[in-house]
Amino acid sequence: MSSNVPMLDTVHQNPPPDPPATPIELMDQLARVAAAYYRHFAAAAAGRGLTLMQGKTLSLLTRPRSMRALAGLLSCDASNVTGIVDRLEGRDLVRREPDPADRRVKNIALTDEGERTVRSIRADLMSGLTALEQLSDQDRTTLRALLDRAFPDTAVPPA
Amino acid sequence: MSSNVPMLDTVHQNPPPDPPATPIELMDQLARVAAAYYRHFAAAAAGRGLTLMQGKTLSLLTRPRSMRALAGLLSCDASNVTGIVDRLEGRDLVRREPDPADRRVKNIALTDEGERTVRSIRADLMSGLTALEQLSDQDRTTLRALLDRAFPDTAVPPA
DNA sequence: GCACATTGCTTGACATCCTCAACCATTGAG
DNA sequence: CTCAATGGTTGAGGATGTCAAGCAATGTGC
Repeated sequence: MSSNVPMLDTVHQNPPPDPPATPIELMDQLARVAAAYYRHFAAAAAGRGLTLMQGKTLSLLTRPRSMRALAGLLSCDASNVTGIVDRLEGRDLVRREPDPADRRVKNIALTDEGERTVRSIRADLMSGLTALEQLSDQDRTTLRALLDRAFPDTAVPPA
Repeated sequence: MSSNVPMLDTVHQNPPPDPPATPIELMDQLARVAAAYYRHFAAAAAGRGLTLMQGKTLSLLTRPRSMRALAGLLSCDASNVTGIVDRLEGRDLVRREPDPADRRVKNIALTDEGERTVRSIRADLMSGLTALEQLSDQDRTTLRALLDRAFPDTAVPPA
């Protein structure tokens, strides 16, 4: 993969100037990037016998979350989350816990097995995105800042 | 949406320097960006009574493509594309055409209505991604270059 | 030119995902 | 205390997704 093209220190020092990128071009490029990202993610999840959606759901459980919160993060109907969590619970990757403060609420938490699975998916995902490691610190920092500005509502992740 | 926060000319003039971004942070940010992008796309497609997958499929038909090519671009089984194309054909958004050179092959092309629908989805999508328009030409060009390097296989789209 | 392998697409079976409506238990508002 | 709203689930129905199998067509090798 790694050619002998010299690593750029900063992109603004790139010699032959590219024609300026239009919003439409970036929109289309982001479509391809999103597709490529999910392809890698789906492959990592499939490696553990999980679907893309199951992998996504597990990855969102950085801390216990309610069914409603998961539905919001997954942008789907709450009833859909019931089924997804059923299947993950059946695999002993998550568990439903009652909320002490509100008996309507169920909180979903990873099991130990679920945590191991998430770590494993992330490791596979990272090894499939080697080009991110090949960027310089400067470039990654610039990329993060630009993506933050292009997608302001994704800038601060819920812990 | 548009606050009175002054627009930065270039990110490298950003005063307080950010801590460097790690590959893992970028990986996670790309997950959020991909999710946000698809959320916008799904909303644009739903505005025309289409699912995300139907919208994606139509968007890939910048020129007629075989069922096999679509399956590859959508990263799914060929039999799944049969069903997706059935539903789009039923809406008169695409048509199946035999390939003159190989009678096994069916080429899928947009109808006039399909082309109008794609233009409409793209316009909605663009208007949902206003932050891309608010970046300077310099920033968009930098972002494109960095995404090209982060995802080398998405750099040159099939026409 | 023929036999066999491979390919492209479809069908069928089955699982997962997704929305919508309706329901019940629970909490919030007035 | 009554009514509204919320959280989660169930059920119905449609879309997506994989896998195996089948058929028509093309490719390969002799």
